[in-house]
Amino acid sequence: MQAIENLPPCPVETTLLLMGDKWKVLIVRDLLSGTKRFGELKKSLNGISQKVLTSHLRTMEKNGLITRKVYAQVPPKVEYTLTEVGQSLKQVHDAMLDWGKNYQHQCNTTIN
Amino acid sequence: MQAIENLPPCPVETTLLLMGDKWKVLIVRDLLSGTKRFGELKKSLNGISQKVLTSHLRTMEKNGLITRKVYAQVPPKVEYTLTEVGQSLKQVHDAMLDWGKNYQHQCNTTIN
DNA sequence: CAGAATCCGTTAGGATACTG
DNA sequence: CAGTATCCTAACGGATTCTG
Repeated sequence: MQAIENLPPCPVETTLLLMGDKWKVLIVRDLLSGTKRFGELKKSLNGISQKVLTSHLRTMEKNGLITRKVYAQVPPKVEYTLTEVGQSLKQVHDAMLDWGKNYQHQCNTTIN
Repeated sequence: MQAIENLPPCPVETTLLLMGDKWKVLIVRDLLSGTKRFGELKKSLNGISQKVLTSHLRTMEKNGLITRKVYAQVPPKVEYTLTEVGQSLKQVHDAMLDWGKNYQHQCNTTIN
């Protein structure tokens, strides 16, 4: 793997380089529940275009975050799965999930 | 607080809305070590322009993540501090930090 | 179905100059 | 020092069309 030549010294910046993107985070969110086909991802990622989805999937594959499996059949079937490294993003995802919940709660209680 | 009208139902998307930005994450990283002045932030955020830094600080303030304290003196002195909600982003930050470290390590060992 | 290839508009963000 | 005000460009991403 490793498409990126020089990783930033700061680990946080490294993470941002690989995941510092709205769509990538949401792709991980959707793949954390299991392998998905291209069409399924496109649907659950409400609003993304195939072009953008494809390009993100490609770079995430190069970076070793996901695996792309093509079935030789017509019509085509392509499945995307998180690699082990990709799976480990669950921690980051969960932290964002928890924080988002709390923030939403804060807003609801603060509004009064 | 709450500058955002309709928070997305998905907590992850809520987080992305407030923190799904390279610079904001790095601002939080720098403020987690304590209150900082505008100039200090600009310096440690290597490469950011004042315009962008200012605008991000403003929206983060509106969103209740940071506090802005202006000292009535010449030359001006402005300090930025994480609010309690902002502090709670430490969990997200730390998750990103850990993951980045691991990824960097993966790369170094995989290169052989 | 899963894309590749174009075209195109918006805009995030950098550079610069000025100010209280 | 900590901004505000402009100007300007790269590029992200949406829409559309076509194909194996």
